[in-house]
Amino acid sequence: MNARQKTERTRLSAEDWEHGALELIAESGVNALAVEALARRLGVTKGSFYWHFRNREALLLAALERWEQHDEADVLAQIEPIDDPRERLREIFHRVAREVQSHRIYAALLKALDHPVVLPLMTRVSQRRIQFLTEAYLQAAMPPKQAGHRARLAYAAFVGFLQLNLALGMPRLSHEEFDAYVEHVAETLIPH
Amino acid sequence: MNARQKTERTRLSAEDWEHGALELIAESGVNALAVEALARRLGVTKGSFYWHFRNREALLLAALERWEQHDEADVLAQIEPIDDPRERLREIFHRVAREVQSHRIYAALLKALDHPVVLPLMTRVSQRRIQFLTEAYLQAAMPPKQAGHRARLAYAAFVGFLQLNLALGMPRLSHEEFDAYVEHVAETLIPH
DNA sequence: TCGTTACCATACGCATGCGCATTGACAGCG
DNA sequence: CGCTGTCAATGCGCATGCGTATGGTAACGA
Repeated sequence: MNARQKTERTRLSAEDWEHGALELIAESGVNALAVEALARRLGVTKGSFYWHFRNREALLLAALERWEQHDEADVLAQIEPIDDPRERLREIFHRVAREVQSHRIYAALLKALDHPVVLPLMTRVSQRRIQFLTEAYLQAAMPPKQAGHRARLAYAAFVGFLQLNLALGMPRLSHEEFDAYVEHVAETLIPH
Repeated sequence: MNARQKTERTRLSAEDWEHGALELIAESGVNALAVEALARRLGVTKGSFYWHFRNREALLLAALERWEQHDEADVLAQIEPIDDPRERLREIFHRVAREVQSHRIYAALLKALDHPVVLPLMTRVSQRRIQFLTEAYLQAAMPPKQAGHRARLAYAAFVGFLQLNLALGMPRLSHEEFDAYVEHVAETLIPH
């Protein structure tokens, strides 16, 4: 009577648990990822969980590695095809501004940098992205040292932007003002 | 025999608890602020705590308000006397870069923006700081709308810089490289 | 000197959350 | 038809952390 009222459930796989974990993280942060809470969400109890994973930490690690390889990877893949480096940089800024939702997991991980599982992952991801930005600036004919610094600055602005937007509702800008802001950022951070 | 091995302790006041709370937050974040842990740190038990405060939340609120009124306030006070707006902006950037430690509480609060006590405080603080930056840019002869956008950008860069520095050990830059980076930021974000 | 106040200790109840052990359900295959 | 491996439910022990109750003690004023 009271079973399977969700979307016609069958059995669960480790992958199902990982997806559920990522959803939970995106919604409520890393701390909210609790075994029993997630089990309730999936319509089972934690007896199931400990068949698939050694412990909570193992789930977190598996979920984050999945995120790194999928979601994270195709962010860059979508932008790489653009040839003109300046145009590519502009596209990055506009994309980041528009698709704030897709960065919710990243923002949640930023708040959990003290966690031993999260730290090395975020170190990798951040270094990769800064590296990507650096190369874009280099291709835009910026001298090497300056390119590195500018990439760091742009990335810091991105991270801060996420914080101020997702957590704080900081901007409180109208649509037009927001577009003008993004345009200003592009003007300021992309060489002419 | 086992009592009072710390610095000759007498009785504690509410203020002592608030200071201890801020230290804990700076070291290990808002979540680490636990009543019993802090009591151990202060060499007493929680029996003392619940005499001074109604509950954990009340301590957090009191501690953060203390921080807002003291530490936070004189950050601006130190910079305000500088007359030339461009010079003032440069001083802000260099100060922020040099005195990273003093921003540890701010960085810890950034990670706890989902907490109902932290959110309104950080909203106030951030708006005040952005406002301050906006006025500095205005005084530097920047047109109004542009000044607002630039202030937002600079502040986002500041927030991201804190995250990447304190939590991640991102930069891993030598002293000279670091100075060059800060100089680059000033060059990029301050009008000529 | 005696009582009051301010501060602290001890002990408990309660909730949450992890991890483990045991048992049960069910499918596929021989 | 029954065995075996896979997945899930139940229940327990343990730890942590909040909040409360109650009792103790040192300091200070009257």
